[in-house]
Amino acid sequence: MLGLQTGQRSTKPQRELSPEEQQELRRKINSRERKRMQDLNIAMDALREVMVPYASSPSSASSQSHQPGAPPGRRLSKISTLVLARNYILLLGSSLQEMRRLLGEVSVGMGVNTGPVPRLLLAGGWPLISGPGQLLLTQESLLSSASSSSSSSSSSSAAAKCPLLSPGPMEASLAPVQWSSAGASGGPLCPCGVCRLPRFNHPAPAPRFPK
DNA sequence: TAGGCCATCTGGTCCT
DNA sequence: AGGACCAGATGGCCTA
Repeated sequence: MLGLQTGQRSTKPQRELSPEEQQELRRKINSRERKRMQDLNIAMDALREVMVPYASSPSSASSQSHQPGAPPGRRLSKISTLVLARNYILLLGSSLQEMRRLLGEVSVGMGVNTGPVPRLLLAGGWPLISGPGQLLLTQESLLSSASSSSSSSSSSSAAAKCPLLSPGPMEASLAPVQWSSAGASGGPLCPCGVCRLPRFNHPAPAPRFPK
């Protein structure tokens, strides 16, 4: 496995441990980390279950692609699950905004004071949802609808096709990642392989661990 | 066989 | 001090 990398050394003064103690400690730490990752995977599976069309199929299909438009039959990868979930959240946000807007129009048209959003909006009847946890969305429709909902007034740039691109005002505030079409036209695709868009730039994270 | 995805190990840092 | 969190490295499995 990995030893200490060159130039690295523990900053903690270590109490002398016998090899057995070190081994036991290492086992303990590894076990905790395994458990942590397993919990993370459980949460990821719960998220996958929401993406019904892709969550339950075995990996037996032979010609499945990892791309968003690929037919179902394969478990969503982690990155795909996260991107889809994000898009779905954005879509719900847009739907909510649109419904509020329509409600406002109806209220004005009827000369009724506009009150809080009716419970109707929260009690079901949501578009795209047929029951608890049951989405009627396909991965492709999610991606495309999120894109269209967020870019109804955007340009026809290639970026507009990306679910993570051209976010509207609301979505922009939710978009931690930024994309660029840097490079030649039809340049490098996003390395995530999910959105099929030009390269995206991870915002430089604040150096949490100055080294 | 190359590439994608994943689990696991490991060391460092932060938090309680 | 111990646990949680994070990121890098590694190796296995699977698919195109």
